[in-house]
Amino acid sequence: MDKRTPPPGRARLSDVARLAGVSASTVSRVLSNPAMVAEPTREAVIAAVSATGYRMNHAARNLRKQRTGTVVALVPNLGNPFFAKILDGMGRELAGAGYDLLVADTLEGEGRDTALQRFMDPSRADGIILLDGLVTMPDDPTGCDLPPVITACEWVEGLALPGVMLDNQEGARIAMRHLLQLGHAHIGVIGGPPANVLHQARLRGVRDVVGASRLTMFPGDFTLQAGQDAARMWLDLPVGDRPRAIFAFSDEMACAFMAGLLRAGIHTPRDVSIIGFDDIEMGSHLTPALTTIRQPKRDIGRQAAQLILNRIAGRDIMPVTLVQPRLMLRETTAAPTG
Amino acid sequence: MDKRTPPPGRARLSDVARLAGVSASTVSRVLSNPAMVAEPTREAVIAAVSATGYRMNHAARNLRKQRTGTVVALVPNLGNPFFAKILDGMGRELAGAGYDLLVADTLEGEGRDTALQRFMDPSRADGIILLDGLVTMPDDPTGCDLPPVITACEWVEGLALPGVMLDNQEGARIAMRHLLQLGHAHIGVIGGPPANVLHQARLRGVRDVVGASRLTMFPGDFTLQAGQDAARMWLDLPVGDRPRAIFAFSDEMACAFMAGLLRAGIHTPRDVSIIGFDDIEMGSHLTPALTTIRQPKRDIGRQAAQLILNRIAGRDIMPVTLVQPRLMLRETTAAPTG
DNA sequence: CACTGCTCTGCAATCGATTGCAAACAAATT
DNA sequence: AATTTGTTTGCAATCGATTGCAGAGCAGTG
Repeated sequence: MDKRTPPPGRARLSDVARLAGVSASTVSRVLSNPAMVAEPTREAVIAAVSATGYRMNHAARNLRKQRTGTVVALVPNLGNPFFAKILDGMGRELAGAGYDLLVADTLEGEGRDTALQRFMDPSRADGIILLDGLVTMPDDPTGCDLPPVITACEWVEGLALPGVMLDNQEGARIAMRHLLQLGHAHIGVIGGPPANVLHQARLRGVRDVVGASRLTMFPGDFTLQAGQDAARMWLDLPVGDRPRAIFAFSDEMACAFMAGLLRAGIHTPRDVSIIGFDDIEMGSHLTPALTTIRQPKRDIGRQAAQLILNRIAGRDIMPVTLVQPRLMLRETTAAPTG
Repeated sequence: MDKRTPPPGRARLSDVARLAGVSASTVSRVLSNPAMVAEPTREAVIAAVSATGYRMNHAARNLRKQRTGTVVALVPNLGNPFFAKILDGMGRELAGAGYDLLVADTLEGEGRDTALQRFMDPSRADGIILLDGLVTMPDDPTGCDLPPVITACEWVEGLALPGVMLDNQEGARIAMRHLLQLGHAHIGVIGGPPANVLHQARLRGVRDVVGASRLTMFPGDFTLQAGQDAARMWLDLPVGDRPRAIFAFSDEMACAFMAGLLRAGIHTPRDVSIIGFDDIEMGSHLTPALTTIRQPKRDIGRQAAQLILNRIAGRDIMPVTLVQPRLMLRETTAAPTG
C-alpha cells in the first residue's frame, strides 16, 4: 500500500514543490513574496502551480500566520434593507485593502450574544464591525487577545468601543426644526424600540428643540408594520388631538404611515406633513417623495471599514466618528393648512 | 529567556491540559465528546477550561478536521433588499444544524468571478449557496475536491448545479393571465437585464400566454431607477400606444413606475393596472397596495439551506426544487376603463 | 492466580503553509 | 588566493486541535 501522497485530491504546497523540483518553502515564497526568488526558479514554480491547479489552504495559512484576512460584520437582522448599502460600501473598501467582508446575522433574540461570542475570535476574524447595539460583550477573563471591534450606526451603551455613526441627535433636531419652521405646533413622533440607542439619541434631539409645542409619541420599532400601526392609532385619535406633522424615526415607518393615512383619505402633505429618517432609496421614488434625514450609508460603511483597518494595523483611531445628517427636502412636508 | 509558554495571551488546549493535570487529548475529548471521559476528569477539565477562559482556535480545528462549519452565500449585491429575507431563512435553518452562514458580495463587475474563486474552497466553506446567476465557475483542473455548490433563486445557465428557485415562467404566466382576464389587450412588460436568467424565464412565461394581445417591452434591470425610467418612456408614448396594463419583473420597478405615473396625474389602477414580481414587504404597505407574484423568500432560503446541508452530508438531492409562485391580488390591477 | 474484557487516558502523528536560520554558491574586493 | 558581501534556497520548527492506537488500571470470572 502506497502511503505517500495517495493522490490527495487536492494539490498541496509540497506537491507543487516536488513537480517544480524545489522545496515547499520556495513555492510559498513565490506565492507570497516573489521578489525573493530567482527568475528561473520562479517561472518553474509558477508553471507547476498552474499545472497542479494548486490552491492555498486557508485554514493552514490562518493557523500559521495567526490572521484570517477577513472582517466580519454582525448585523441584527439581515432582513433589514437599511444595512444593504452600508455593507456594500464596507465591502468595497475592505476588498481594496485585501480583506474579505463576511456578514453574519446575530439572529436577534435567542442566539444574539452567542453570535458575537462565536465570531469575536482572532481565529475567525481579524476585526469585527458591530452594527447591533444590543449585544453584550463576551466577558473576557484573560482580558486580551480579542480581535479589534468597532461599531457602526449603532453603538453599545456603556462600552467605550470606537465607532462611526450619524449624529442622530442633530438629525432629529434638523427634522424637528424643519417642522416647527413650517408652522407646526403639534408634532407626532413615531419612535423606535425604547432600548435602542438610535431611538434614545433621536429622542434627545427631539426634546432639544420641541420647545413649547405639543408632542405626541407613537410607539414603533422601525418596521413597516409599526408605521401602519401608528397610522391606525392616529386615525383613532379625536380629530382635534391628531398631530398634523409626523416625524418618524425610520423611512419605512414614514412610508407605511403615509400609505395608511392615504387609505383613509388623508393626504400628505395637504393634511399631514411627514418626515422620515435614513433616506432609503424607495423614499425618493414615491409620490409624493419622502422628505427625510439622510444618512450617507455607503460613506458610513466606508468609514467603518477604514476604522477597522486602522485598528487591525494597530494604529490609534478616534473614539467616535460622527457623520453629519442632511435634510432631504422633498414633497411630504408643508405648512399646516386650515 | 523563558522560551516555553511566555503567557501566550490566549489559553491553548495544552494550557488547559496542564492546569487540569491531564493531556491535551483528554481536554479535546471533553470538549467534543464528553461521554468518552470519566466523570471526575471531565469536571476537572471543565473547571480548567473556564478558569483559563479557553476558546478553541478555529483555524487549527479546521485544518485538522478538514471542515469549517460554515456555509457561504454569494449574493450579487448586498444592496438589494430582495435577498434579505432569503438570507434570513437560510441563516436560521443553518444555525439549527450547527452551521454558520456567512454572506459575501460578489461585487458585480470587476471582482465577480474572483469572489467565487476565493470562497469556493473547502478550506473556507463546507458549502456554497450561489444567488448570482452570472458567475462563471472556476475551471477545475483536478476535477474534484471543491465544496458542494447549489444555487438559489437564480441559476447558472449551462451548468447542472442543483438549486432551489421559483417557477418563474409559471409566475409570469399567472401575472399575464391575470391581466388578460381583466380584459387588457395591450400589455407593457418592464424586464430585467437581458442576460439575467430570471428575465429570460419570465419572458418565456409572458410569451406562453400573450396570445394575440399586443406587447410592449420596456428595458429594465430590477431597480427603482429602471421603474422610473420606464414611467418616463410610457409617458413619452403617444396616448394610443400606451399599454394600459404593466407587468414589471420586480416590485421595485413596479413601485417606481406607479409613482412615476402618479406624478404625472396617471392613477393606478384607474388609468393603468400594474402587477409586480417578488412581493417585497413594501408593496403591501403602499396605497394602493401592489398586486404581485409572490416568491416565498424565507421558504426559499430554508430550502436552499436544507439542500446544501444534504449535499454536505453527501446525500443525493433533487437537481431542481421548484417553488410555486402565488398571485397576491391587491389593489393595483383592475379592468381597463373607458 | 491468571486471564479476559472494559473503560479511560496519553502518546505521537497529522492537517498544510510559513519563516528564522544557516548552508551553498556566486560575485566583488583587497 | 583569500575574504567579504550578497543572493537563493532548503531544513526544520511552528501554529493548535484531533484521533488511531496502545497501554494502564480495574473488575469480574473460571
